[in-house]
Amino acid sequence: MLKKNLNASVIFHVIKLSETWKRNGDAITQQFGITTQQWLILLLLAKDPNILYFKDNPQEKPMMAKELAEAMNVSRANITNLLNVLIRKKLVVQLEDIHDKRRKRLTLTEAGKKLVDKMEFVRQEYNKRLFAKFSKADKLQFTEFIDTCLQAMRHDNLVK
Amino acid sequence: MLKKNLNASVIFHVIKLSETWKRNGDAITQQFGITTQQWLILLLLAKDPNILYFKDNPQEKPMMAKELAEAMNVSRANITNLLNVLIRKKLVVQLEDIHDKRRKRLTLTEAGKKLVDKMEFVRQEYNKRLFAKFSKADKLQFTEFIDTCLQAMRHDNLVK
DNA sequence: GAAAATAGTTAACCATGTTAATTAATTATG
DNA sequence: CATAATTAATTAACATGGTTAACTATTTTC
Repeated sequence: MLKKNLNASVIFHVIKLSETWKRNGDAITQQFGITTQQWLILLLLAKDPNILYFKDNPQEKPMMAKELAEAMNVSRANITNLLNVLIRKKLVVQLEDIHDKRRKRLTLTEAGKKLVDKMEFVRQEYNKRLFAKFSKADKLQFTEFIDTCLQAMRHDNLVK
Repeated sequence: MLKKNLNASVIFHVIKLSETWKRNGDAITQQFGITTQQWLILLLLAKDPNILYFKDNPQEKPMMAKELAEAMNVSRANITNLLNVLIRKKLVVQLEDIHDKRRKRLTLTEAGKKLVDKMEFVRQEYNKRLFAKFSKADKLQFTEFIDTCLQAMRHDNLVK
């Protein structure tokens, strides 16, 4: 017999919230003919400063597939597949690094940049309504809670 | 050029957190030979009171596949597939409803119940360490933030 | 100059999800 | 009460997103 438990409740809340957002995200991206995963790559290539990866990994040069894989926590093979779609859609171009021919640098095309800008507008309007009821302090406290969790998971090896 | 924005930051935080948890969840469930999705079904059949679905949908009778689909926000066809695996593993049994032969009531087998109990122990130890730094009030505030977001998404149609 | 490391691709695969069509049982209705 | 509509579940065909393992090509290291 399972009992009420605040810790478990916290986790189910986060899962529910991120599922719901994912669904809404899909609804937004579909309008622009891409998937949420593809959007995330575009935002990474546009170096959206709100993405957590950039805190520990500031980027000067155009990103490589390897870095996308790290940022998104998926395999490189998977990134290859996702990128192929974006390249076919002419939203991203891949250029060999001059100093190291193994590397390929990824940048947004003009069309890619334009798409990000268009989607950015929709995203901001959506977020404004979503978070209307919260103060800046509320939101900061919320993200600090998450940062603390993420740190706990980084330091400990919580899964034995 | 994308700028810093607290709303966007909140969303990326939640995405990162739920991804990390999902990965840790997978690591836990793998040890027991099931997937995270299959675990979720077992917890629903065990009526874990921390699952948000039960707040609005208290269940007296054993659940049906249709209800699992609702709770997990996926198609019924998908639930059929997931259940087939659990039934093959003899963790779940399906019995025709006496009053309505269309319906099939799902219950955990003894093995299913035992598995849930074993996993519950691991889950609780994991959570205890994960949330060590937070007070009850911290956690309540956090879940209230999420409840407010979920409500905002339910009422408005945020995606135009 | 050979061995090791790095970046990327390809191929084969699995889990999870979808929609559309079908079967069977129950409920509503004219 | 017979027929139509609804409900629950399944099946089949398919898309997507993810994996690992094997491979190629290029740099780095020793």
